[in-house]
Amino acid sequence: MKSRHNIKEIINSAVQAARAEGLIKIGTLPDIVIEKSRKDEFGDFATNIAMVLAPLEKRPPREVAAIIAAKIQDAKETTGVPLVKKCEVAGPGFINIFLMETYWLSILRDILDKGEAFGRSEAGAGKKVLLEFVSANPTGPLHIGHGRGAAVGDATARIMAAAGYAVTKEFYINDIGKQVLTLGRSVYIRYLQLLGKKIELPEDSYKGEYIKDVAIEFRKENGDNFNNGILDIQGNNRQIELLQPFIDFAKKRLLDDIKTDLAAFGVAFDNWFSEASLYKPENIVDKAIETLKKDGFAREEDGALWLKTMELANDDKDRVLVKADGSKTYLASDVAYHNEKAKRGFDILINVWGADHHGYEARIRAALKAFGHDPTILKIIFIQLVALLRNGAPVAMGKREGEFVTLRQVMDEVGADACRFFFLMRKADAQLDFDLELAKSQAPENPVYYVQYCHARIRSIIDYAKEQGVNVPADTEDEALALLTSKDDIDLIKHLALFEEVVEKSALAMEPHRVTYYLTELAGIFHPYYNRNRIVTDDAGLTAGRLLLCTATAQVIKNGLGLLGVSAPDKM
RNA sequence: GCGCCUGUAGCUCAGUCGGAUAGAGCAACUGCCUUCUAAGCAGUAGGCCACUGGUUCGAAUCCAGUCAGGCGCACCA
Repeated sequence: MKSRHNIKEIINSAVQAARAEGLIKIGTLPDIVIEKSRKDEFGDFATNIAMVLAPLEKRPPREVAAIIAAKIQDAKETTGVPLVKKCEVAGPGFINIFLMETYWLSILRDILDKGEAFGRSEAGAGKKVLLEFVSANPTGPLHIGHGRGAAVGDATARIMAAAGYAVTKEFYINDIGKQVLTLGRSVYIRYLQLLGKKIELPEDSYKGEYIKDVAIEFRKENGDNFNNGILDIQGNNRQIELLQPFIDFAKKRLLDDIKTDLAAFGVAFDNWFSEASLYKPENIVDKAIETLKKDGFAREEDGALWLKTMELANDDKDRVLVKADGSKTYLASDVAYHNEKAKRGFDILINVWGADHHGYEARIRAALKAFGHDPTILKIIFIQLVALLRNGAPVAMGKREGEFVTLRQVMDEVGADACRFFFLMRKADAQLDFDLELAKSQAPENPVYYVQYCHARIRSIIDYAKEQGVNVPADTEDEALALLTSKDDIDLIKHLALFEEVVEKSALAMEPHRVTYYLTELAGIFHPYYNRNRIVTDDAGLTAGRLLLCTATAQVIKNGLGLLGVSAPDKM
């Protein structure tokens, strides 16, 4: 049952009825807005249809509104139950529709019947979505920025799945190229240092403490006599071979750490796509480049091969695929990778990127276009920076080389739930202040606890009711619901009813923060409701009705938190 | 210089495919625990929606320009 759709039908048939009687002329219904009224005096729903029709009818908006409003008054639900209580013309020509309480009670019935399925829809029509996110280099632990990307990507996946999209979550592993070579060399140098060799870490090395840990583990497994000849750290092919065991060990070990952290964060990928697999066993990158050359989308200049991103995607300049020395750029892999993605038959490709990568968008779009794909299937969610605070003061990070706050550290301190919730409190493309003390605090100003507490509080009330020997037989539920007639009851139900639409819009816009806001609002309605209305009383009927309303509220909170990947504890 | 993002209450931010008197949380001030979880609630106060112009019955929302901040414009990844 979708409240809004019913209203649209009612308005539609009202217009048809008015036209049948020759009261208005317009044949097809233009795009109109039906919105939940912001104020009680504006009814439950409002529409601007009369103001849109007025110019076409060449009549004043209020006059058109009056005609349609009269027809809406007569509207009956398909079951024949009167649905509209009152219908008024207001302001410049709005039609405000007031619905019967029974309408809202039927929505509550629907929530209880659907249970954990409430909020799911077919809005996405089964479209296949590839959502690529995190994709951190396996050269170090995940930092706080990756954490936000993980939270946003995973929540987006859950929300889109709930809205009827077929979502595949993918992590692209940059497991070849210069950065893993640097990683292997860094570990190697640390290994030599462990053996007492006097050797300095070159400037462009990974300098974090974790590299030492990897070196220690390598030594534990391979002993002290593993390839202890000193390399010329400038690097050459022979040395890459010598480094290979260090590279392999380190990237596997660091990728395992990333997987462990993501699992602890509640993020599970369907697919781990290795960049190296684009080159072996089959060189897909070379094939892609050949195709681009053949089709005239790549050109040579200064000994390098350039992708014509200017003509393909209005880029500022063309971009290099193959360098003059014959080696390929990162873009070359990515071009081939995105071609593969599109060929795998997805309707929508979503990438979650740091906002500092926005210049890269045109290049990927250009590549898709060059390979004959529709470039508009690519959607990019840009993630802004996270400013880590403690009691309002910035936490020093990223200043000293190789030092940064890891996702693991923050998770260990504030917990995965608070961490995820905080990452989803703002729209992705807005900078986020993350206050560690606030996230940990067990106070109402901490939104995570505010929402979770709402769920726990309701579970506690239900437990209390059971202890008091209250039970609600299934065959008396509808009678009990009918007793929920107060403004407080109906207002709470109205907000619960919004959930389906919030999920749908959040999915279509790919904006998970909308769900976070919705839940904070819902908790902000329930807590005062609880404060004003005692649930368990001597009135058996009303107690039963309110317990059902509480049950539905807890269900919606739980469903919503589930979409964010945050738990809904029964006790706190 | 060019491009993208941002500019809304003291602070952090919702609201932006145009709608009625612009919202929330925090901070501030005033109150509420013999009562189902006070990890909560009630109330007060707080605004030239950066600025200027345009489109419209109607603009925080759309268009143009200006100002301010962030980011990007590698034969790096």
